[in-house]
Amino acid sequence: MASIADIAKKLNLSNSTVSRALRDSNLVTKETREKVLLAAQEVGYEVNAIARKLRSGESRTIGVIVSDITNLQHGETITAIQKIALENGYTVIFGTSSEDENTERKLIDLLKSNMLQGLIIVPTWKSINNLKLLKHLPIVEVDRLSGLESSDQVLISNHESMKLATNYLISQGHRNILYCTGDLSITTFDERLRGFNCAIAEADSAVAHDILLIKDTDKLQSRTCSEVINYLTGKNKPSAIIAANDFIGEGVVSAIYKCGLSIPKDISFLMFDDPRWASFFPTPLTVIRQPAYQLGLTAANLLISKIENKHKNQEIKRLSADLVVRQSVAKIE
Amino acid sequence: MASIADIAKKLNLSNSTVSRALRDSNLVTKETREKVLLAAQEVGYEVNAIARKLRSGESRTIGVIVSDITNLQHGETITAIQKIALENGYTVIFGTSSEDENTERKLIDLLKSNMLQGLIIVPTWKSINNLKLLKHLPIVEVDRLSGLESSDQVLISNHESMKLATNYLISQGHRNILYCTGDLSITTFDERLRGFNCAIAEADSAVAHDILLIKDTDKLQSRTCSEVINYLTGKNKPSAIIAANDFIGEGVVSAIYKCGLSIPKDISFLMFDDPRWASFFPTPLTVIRQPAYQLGLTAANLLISKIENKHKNQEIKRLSADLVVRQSVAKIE
DNA sequence: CTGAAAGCGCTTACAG
DNA sequence: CTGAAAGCGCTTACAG
Repeated sequence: MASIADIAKKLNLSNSTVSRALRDSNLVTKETREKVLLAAQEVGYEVNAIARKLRSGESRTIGVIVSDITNLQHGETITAIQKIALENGYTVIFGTSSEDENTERKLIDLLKSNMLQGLIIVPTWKSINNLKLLKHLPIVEVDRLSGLESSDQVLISNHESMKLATNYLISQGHRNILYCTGDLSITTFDERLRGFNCAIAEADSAVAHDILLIKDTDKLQSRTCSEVINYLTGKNKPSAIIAANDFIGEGVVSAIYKCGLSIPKDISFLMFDDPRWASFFPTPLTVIRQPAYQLGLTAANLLISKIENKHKNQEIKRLSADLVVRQSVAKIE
Repeated sequence: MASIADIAKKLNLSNSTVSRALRDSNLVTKETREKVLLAAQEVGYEVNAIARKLRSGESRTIGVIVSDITNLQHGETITAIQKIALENGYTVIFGTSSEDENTERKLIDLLKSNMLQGLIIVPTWKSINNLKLLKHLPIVEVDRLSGLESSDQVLISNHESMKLATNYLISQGHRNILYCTGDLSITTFDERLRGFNCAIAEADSAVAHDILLIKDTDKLQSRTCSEVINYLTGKNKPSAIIAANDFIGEGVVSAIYKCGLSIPKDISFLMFDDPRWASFFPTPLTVIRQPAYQLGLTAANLLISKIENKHKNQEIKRLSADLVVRQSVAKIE
């Protein structure tokens, strides 16, 4: 590998000058710069980022940890983060915690030894202790919150969106709604449930409702499925079901089909999240769609501007998620 | 940040000794090591991997580039790679090319400046020029091939699996099959089509068949959908359709429902890939399931053993993908 | 505008 | 078994 020293020798210049010319410093004459750039081409010079990091103390490295890489949304978020990082000359070291705090801890140790300058994380509900290890560094939490107070945050307007969705069901005449949620220690679930409850409380007419809470993250789909079957075959069958995210939605849909019911004739269904399958199902589903890519763009820009001291105060951004009306909700007269 | 020098000063030892003790070298007495380890704890020492990389010339960093992170399979593969890397003390710098050669190129430049020691890649069909930039380094190609001859390769037995699947359709009495594939410059599609053709050629009875080729990677689903509708509404409607991957499968399923047909009563369907939705569809789908996680484990172990000189020769591994029979294929008498 | 020198935090021959 | 010294490839005060 050619180094700065090679170029310097070849051109009879000092390392300092070559280094400056390479980085486009204006402490160097135009002629020198051009000579250096040409020579760099000739010897096939490529900067050694490792050396630069060590010397300058700025690694230009950010960490990105998501709670679950097989969540399609996170894929989009990551793609967006990578785009911004690449544009700004940052290296991203990425990892998935798979909802496991020990894996997360290992990833954070690795990041520290690589001198990360900031972290974007979709935390698990146990992340806070891990994050405290980085307390002096800029952290952006995305999608969910760990409880860390100092972090910047980029979130979906869960409360408002779920309220909107619930109001839509009520406006279509539904007066008996089952709401299926995951563990409320995950902040997205908590916020969404509050939105649901708020809509019910503010409704003009009484709305019967029930909350199905599935605590176990592990087998979310299959547990949801068997529980929902009970509701569907019970005496007080709801007219509509809401799923608080797409994993839960998979379980609900599964239950509906297992019971031989059809959407929306026998039961209406509405889901938070818009995975691709939602639109090619026999009945295209009415959903709340999150701007996952936008989430990533925002988080990355926020982190980089924090690292480069372009803003100092804590920022909390809420992006709105839209209700996409398709055909899974029946109008009840 | 505490450094080796801090520990050395505190203990009145040389940097060399501390460094050796920290790395568990047997060039150091047990007592010294224990003293050093204790002091390290006390001052909160954490190794600076950057400095270590620069000095030792071994970055213990591997690159991982996938063609599309929103492909669920790749998520599983990445999770597996991360596991092995973490266990072996390697840092992984991950990126998604999103099927774009320029993005891929930028990622590779970034990896080079970070002194990567090896690369695991799901290439695009244009990757070969980018990969040649790394020709002296160990490269493992996963899932697809770029045409690079020197790389290690971890692949699915596409030919055999698709042949198996096609034979299954034939054994169920299907004699008019539509095969839907993406661009054949992607090696997986090419191999799968050959497997299909091979099964047709070897069949005992004549099997009418047609190949629907969708070249555009961009709108694979919607293009597939509209083309398949033509087949479904035409005079020579097939009795079964095969989709060469899940993206294409989405388009096929979409077309079937848009035509108001039901699976498998009106048409049988079989798909390569087993995304979660395949099993909770109204009719659970018969699919070929790929061992994506296993693919990642194998690739990571292969790369690391190559980096550490535990093997020298080129290795090509084919993992078998299984036919999972569910309910989307009818038996025709 | 250019250069000589120091140093980022490690590891590693070389000597003893 | 331990230490003194050099050096990985850069960048950055300091001088001129």
